[in-house]
Amino acid sequence: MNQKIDQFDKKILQLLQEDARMSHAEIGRKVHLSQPAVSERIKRLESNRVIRGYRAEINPKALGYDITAMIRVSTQQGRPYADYVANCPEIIDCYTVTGEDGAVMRVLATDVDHLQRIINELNAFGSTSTAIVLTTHVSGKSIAVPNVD
Amino acid sequence: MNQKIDQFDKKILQLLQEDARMSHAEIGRKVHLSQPAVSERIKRLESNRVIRGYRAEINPKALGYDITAMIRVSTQQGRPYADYVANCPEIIDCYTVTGEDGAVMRVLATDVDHLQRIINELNAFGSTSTAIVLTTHVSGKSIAVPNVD
DNA sequence: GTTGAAATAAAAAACAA
DNA sequence: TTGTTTTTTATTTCAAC
Repeated sequence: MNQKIDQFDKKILQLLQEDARMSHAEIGRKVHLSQPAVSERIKRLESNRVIRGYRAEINPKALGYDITAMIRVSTQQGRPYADYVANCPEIIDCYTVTGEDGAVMRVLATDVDHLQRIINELNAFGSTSTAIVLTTHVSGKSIAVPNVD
Repeated sequence: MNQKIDQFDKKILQLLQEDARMSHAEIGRKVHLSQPAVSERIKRLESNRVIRGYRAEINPKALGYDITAMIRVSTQQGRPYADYVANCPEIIDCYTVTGEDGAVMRVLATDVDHLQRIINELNAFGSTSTAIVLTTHVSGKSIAVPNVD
């Protein structure tokens, strides 16, 4: 099940993180491998769950989401929130973390009224602390593969 | 530059967020549109920057990153961190937010020593507060397109 | 928006190191 | 096992409508 990631895999993963729709032939040209060899390696990386999937990255503003917020929820002895989070379309990321804040979430809202409604819902799970995102410096940066030299 | 997103675009964006490598012909079958019509719409969504790009989603654990942490940095009157953040491979997400925490970051580390080194570096920009991620409930959930009915 | 032809890419097969 | 080239199938691009 586990595999060792060699320099070819490392480069392939870098390229697919930058452009998931790059053709296997073009990847092959860049890494100096034939198209079937690249396809074979990608298939193995997929079945080993090194590659989890391929996602189009959408601009939230273009869809009317003018506000991104980070909401921390102190969830100690609160009711379970996993199902709620999974089904709430505004919650894009949600992590259970150590410390007094049980959960950290990234949410999208169309306007402040919308954000208020989301916060009201989340208050059912614990006290919340909301910070509005002013600048997104990086979001979903490519993961660097540790050196295998 | 701006465009109205109709029900076809909405479905196309949903499908590409789930699987960015789905063929345009298959998308066409699902939305009941010809393949060139789908390609045309996708090209428009790309050039209007509704679609920002296509990314392979990589499993950090598979690459040796056993720890994910949320680090908050109180950066008031601190030195600028945008360049550092852009070039630090362990910082995957970084947001400047309102409130006393100037910045919220998601970082990957191979082990606690590695995490400690990252925190030490970040302390140059302000006092830090670190919470280790115990569970990732959702990360990069598909953005729902608001109704256009 | 559609169909249909040409170019390109992916998958399958046969085989070499 | 991991790679190569060749062949077949699928997809994308580019007309013309």
